[in-house]
Amino acid sequence: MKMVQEEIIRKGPWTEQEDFNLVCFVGLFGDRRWDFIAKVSGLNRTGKSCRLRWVNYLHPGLKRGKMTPQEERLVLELHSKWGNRWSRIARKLPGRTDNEIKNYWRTHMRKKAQEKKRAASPSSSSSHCSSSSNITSTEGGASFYDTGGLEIKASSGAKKTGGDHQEQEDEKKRDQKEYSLDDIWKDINLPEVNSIEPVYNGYSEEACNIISCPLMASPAPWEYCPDSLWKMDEEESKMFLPTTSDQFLSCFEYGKASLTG
DNA sequence: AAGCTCACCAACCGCACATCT
DNA sequence: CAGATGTGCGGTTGGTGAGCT
Repeated sequence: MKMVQEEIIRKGPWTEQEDFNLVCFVGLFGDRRWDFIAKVSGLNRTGKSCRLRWVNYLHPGLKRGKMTPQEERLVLELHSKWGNRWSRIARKLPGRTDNEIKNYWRTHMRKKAQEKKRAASPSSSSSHCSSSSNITSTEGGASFYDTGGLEIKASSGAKKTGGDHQEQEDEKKRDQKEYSLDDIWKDINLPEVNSIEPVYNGYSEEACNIISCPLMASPAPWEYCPDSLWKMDEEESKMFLPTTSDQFLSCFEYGKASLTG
């Protein structure tokens, strides 16, 4: 590596200004070239950091707030099938990110596991423990949320499967397996979930109506353009431009200047 | 009121795969 | 085809606020 970057890479929480800049540049250049965006935007962040911020927080389609019972069931069901494939699970929950689901699982499952453990421990029925041993045996090496998807450990090398069609094949195979979390989930009294469907029913509109999201209480420019900053209609742009056009234009100019040198 | 614990969430890190040159 | 670079994913950590003692 010859290009030694002496610039200080910023870390930690993002500021509003950084968010704004990032949104601007993603609008300009799309959400693929993160390294490029990181450089051009002058954010002094890594591409990875920019991507993460966008994916987990700034993406217009994100749904915020508490998981609905429907989503909870779906997460649990999918996790029992796929294990810790958070990104894959997230794809079945529009508006939710893998990080969000991961965090949710981490906290809620720990809670449930603890409750379960507490309920089971006084009687200390050793045979009973076997089915849910995974979730309670963190001391055994596995982290508590390493509960589902036994194949995850078997195929730890295959962290990423190939294309989507390959994934679907894998899914079929995986569906025929049994996983320990099934047992755990039975313990937790999962209501019947017959089919795995994205949680569109009753939520799709909510998911799209990002303005209604609690966290979106203070309108930001990107809220008005779910797909891209460039796809806002006239009315939306009127809402957007009066307050932020200067900043946005400056971003644009900055990006252009960076491109042309 | 102060200290402590816990839950939640944002963000970073390392690894592996994909794409480019 | 191999190495470099970019991207995505899963695991982990640290900060913060709410609730409890």
